[in-house]
Amino acid sequence: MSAIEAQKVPLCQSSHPVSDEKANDLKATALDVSKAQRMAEFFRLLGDSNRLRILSLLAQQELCVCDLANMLDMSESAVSHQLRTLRSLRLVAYQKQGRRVYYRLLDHHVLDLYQSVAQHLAETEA
Amino acid sequence: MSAIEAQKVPLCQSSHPVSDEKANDLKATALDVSKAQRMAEFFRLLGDSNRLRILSLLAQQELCVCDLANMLDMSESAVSHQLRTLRSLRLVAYQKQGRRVYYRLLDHHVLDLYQSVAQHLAETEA
DNA sequence: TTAACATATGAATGTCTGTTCATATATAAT
DNA sequence: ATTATATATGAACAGACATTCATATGTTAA
Repeated sequence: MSAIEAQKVPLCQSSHPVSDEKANDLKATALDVSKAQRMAEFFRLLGDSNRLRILSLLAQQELCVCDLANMLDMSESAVSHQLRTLRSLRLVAYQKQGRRVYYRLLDHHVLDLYQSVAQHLAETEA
Repeated sequence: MSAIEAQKVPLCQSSHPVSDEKANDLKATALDVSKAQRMAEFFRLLGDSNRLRILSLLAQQELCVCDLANMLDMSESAVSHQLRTLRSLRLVAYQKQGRRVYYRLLDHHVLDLYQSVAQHLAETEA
């Protein structure tokens, strides 16, 4: 018996529809913890309305911090903090120009995600 | 002058590359606040590694709470709380069978989202 | 050089959130 | 009936997080 087989999942009950073997198969093909954490980190980043609005503006054109702040009715500090977060996950890039810093969208999967979620919302509502 | 024009965005400075007019155009086509909030709510839901792992198991087959708890090394209470959250956004559905409650994936956009994010991670790493 | 401006950032604060614990409900088994 | 099991849920607690405030850095204008 292999080491993997030995470490069986203690399922609810003996007469349970999901057998130990099946359970191990499922666990094997499921998302492992570390990958789940990285994916969650990414989704969490998108789980804030102000960050989404920042991204939606940057999807249209490069903008500096104060423009974003003004258009979004946020303080420049708050925008800067959020941009830092977006930078950390390589979703945006920036380019200094004088004392202004222009941010732009770096990743294009974000737009795919937009569409999927927009579609989901359209389908589950009213 | 229309009401919309009158409500101009106070931009950084007069000599700024983004004009008031352009700023209003951008604001008009950008994500509005309430839509951003609904989208954020959805993404936030996916921004937890345990919820992602639950969804990844349910993507493969219908499972009851205790199976999920065992396979994920989570308490049944924690799983139940998370399923409640997933239910609230109509991402999963359930079916009672005796004292067990079997949950299944209800939404298929989630799988698209998976792929987009997995691809993003693959591209931005190493 | 001063003053004003654009951005960044650390600390503090209030809020949100995920888990645990205790408990409730409902179903199956004895 | 009583006991064990499966799930649900409210309260409480700890950790995470977004904003504000104060401040620092660097850049342009006067």
